[in-house]
Amino acid sequence: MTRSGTNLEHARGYNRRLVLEIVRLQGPLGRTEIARRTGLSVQAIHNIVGDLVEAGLVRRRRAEAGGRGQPAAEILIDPAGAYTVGISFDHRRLVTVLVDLAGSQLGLEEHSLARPDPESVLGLIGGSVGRLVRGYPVQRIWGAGVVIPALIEQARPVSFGPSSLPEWDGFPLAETLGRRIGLPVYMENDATAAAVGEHLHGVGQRLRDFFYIYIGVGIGAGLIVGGEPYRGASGHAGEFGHLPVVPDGLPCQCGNRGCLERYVSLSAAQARLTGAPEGSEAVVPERLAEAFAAGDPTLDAWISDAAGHLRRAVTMVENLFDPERVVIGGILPEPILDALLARMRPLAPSVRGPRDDSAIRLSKAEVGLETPALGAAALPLHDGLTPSFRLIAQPTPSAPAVLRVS
Amino acid sequence: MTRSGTNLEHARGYNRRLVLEIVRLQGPLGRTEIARRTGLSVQAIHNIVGDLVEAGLVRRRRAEAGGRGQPAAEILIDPAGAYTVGISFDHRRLVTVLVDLAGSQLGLEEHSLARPDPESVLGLIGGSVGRLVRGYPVQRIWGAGVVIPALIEQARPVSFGPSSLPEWDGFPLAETLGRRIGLPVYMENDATAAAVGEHLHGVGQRLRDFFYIYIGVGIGAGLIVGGEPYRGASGHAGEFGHLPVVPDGLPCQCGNRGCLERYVSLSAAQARLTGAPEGSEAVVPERLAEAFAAGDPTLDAWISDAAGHLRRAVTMVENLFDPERVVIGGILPEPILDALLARMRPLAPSVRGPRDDSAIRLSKAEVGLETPALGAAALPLHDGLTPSFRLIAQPTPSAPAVLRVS
DNA sequence: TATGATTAAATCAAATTGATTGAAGTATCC
DNA sequence: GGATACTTCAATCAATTTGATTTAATCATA
Repeated sequence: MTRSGTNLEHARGYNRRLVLEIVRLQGPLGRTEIARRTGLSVQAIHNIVGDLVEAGLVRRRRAEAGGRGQPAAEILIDPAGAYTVGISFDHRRLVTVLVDLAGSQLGLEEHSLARPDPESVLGLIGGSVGRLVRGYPVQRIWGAGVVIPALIEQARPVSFGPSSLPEWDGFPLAETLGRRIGLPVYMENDATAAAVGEHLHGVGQRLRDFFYIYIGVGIGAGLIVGGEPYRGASGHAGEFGHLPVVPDGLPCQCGNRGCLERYVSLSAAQARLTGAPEGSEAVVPERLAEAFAAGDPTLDAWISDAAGHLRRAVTMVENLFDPERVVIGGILPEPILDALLARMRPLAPSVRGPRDDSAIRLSKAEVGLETPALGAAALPLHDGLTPSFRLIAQPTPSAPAVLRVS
Repeated sequence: MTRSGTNLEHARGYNRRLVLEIVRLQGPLGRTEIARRTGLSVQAIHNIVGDLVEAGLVRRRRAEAGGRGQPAAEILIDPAGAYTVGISFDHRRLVTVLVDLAGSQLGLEEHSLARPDPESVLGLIGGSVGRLVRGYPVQRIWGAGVVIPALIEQARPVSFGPSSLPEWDGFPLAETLGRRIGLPVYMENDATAAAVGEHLHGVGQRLRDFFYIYIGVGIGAGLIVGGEPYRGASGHAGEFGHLPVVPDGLPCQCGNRGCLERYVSLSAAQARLTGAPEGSEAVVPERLAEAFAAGDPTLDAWISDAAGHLRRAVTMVENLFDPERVVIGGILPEPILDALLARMRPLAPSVRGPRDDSAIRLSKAEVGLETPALGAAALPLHDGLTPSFRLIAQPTPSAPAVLRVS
């Protein structure tokens, strides 16, 4: 397939999103200031802001007088301009959240699962979504994101975590759920979704290129390149778990040996702690948290080993990508993550050389059991907000909400 | 800095480049067909092609009748529409080439160097460029690319190969040379330039995301992401040579141990062959070629070792990036590269899984001692040809030639 | 082998649209 | 009141789209 040409209409959509992004990230701004920052004329900004106000995405606030001249009316995001739903589930838990345009969590529902089959999970999701969005204007709900700890191909899971659930393999989850709840559904793996979430609302907000390491049941990575998630040629970029870190190390079901995931993941930590083989029992983060609180020496040794492997992995990432920063998050209990980060330091000498060694190279992301669901909720927001150059090209993809500004 | 808005003028430039790219890559095409492939209207294409013809970048050729209806006038690239100069040098050799819009090499000059200092090299380059471009219309020469085996920061070299040449460190090469030859000068490291060259004219022509491994005196990588070279947050992406591949391996001047470059590079091969420490003598590719032809067992062992390290490095790259393909080239004598590639196979199981194992994962690039110079010549061409989304954003950067279409 | 119908490409002319340019209005500080 | 700076109105501009027409080939039929 070839790239497409552009025209005025595409430019319009792009500019509207651009203004929205600048207002969102750079806080209340006057129109003249927006014009300066975008390079567009004041009149163009005037029209664009008018459209965005009409669409309910931004508000105008009476200016406070201060300097010389007429004070600028401040333009700011209206959190009630849009809502999205985030859904995440794995073998044990289903979490559903509702967030607004500012990324604030407005509601959360949680269910325990046991050997979840598609039909029952879809039923639970349908109920949760219905209860959460009740009372919010339907036309402002941009969509729902679904996150599962699995590889996704064409909006279908193709393998579901270390202990695979065959019922889900190839199940057309996005399509089925979309019909059920009547919303556009975005599907993504946990790592990429968490990276998108961090990019919209977290430490990644000011970063255009970063590498997000997601420590979950397994371990994965989400790449943000130029402000957009990068999925690779076949959608498998960020298969961080199968990075070979130990020559002739532990065997992995992928066929290689010494994969990172066998050393750094909740699954690996729990296996080390209990002595049971990986995948033989479901991962319980709380158990790890308790062991850490009790000062368990086996877990402590695991943390040290894991920190060593991760340190080398970060060096590889920096050498290949040179991201602005590496961000680590996931569902690892926060005290354990803190210990892990502490033992990863000092990092190996940077590719940037001694010249530029002042920049922060490693950051902790927001972590918690709702992280994947919040990442899921970020997917439709990202699609509706980002002034992606993709949108400039011809066939308007999936007509995102902002472009529907009449 | 924030991103910029767009307007009609940017759209114009983008569309013209897009059409030019499609004609260049997808061969002679009728205007209606171009319209179909870009999604633009036939009339828009009519105007755009008119501009490109007027600018001398494409030609119209009388159609051969064939099917029904009026035969389409074929639009095709005019190789004489633009010329660029490519310059590469290292400790031993200076190569200068002239290429046309189609990437054909129209001329080449070569000089031997010995401890090259800036003043004498600039003099040699100036002379070569003058002789090569004589007789070609000045206004059609888009610029010159310079490639050196070094890190580049702000168009200046910051370290020059394993055995550094302190005279060049920080020398404002692009600026000085630009003044001297009166052309825009683009500067890049050898790996990225070779990747751009491969993307414009070689196996990378149809690939939008690929990873180019350049085996030179050291080893480096050039990343093409979405058809554009990706340089990372601080311009150090593709520091492939310092990928840690051997835990606690050979020490490297970068401060780490076990860097890939200590095992796979002309420098490493020669050190292994001669027993002399790396960097103590200049690398001579011909000596390696002779040893290989003579069946030297030390070199043979080196090839096997290098293949093993590269195989693991490719696995890392595939896991992190998922490129469409990994391409290997450089200035390693071709028979040695062939042996190396043969011994790298079979690769480790792909991240794409068994489903998609048919795709070619590894390719050989054009290789030869003029590769870096041809890559250098590709830099101004790339800048003038590519319909990069960058160009859509506000401040028209460096007003490339195509946009000068009056 | 004329002849007209059909198909497809190229061209001409007018309309559209979002941004720019230019000018006037408004609010605050000094 | 003058200076400064944000806001708004009106006209212009430029590249694309829409719609209608022209040109040139093949095909079908008498």
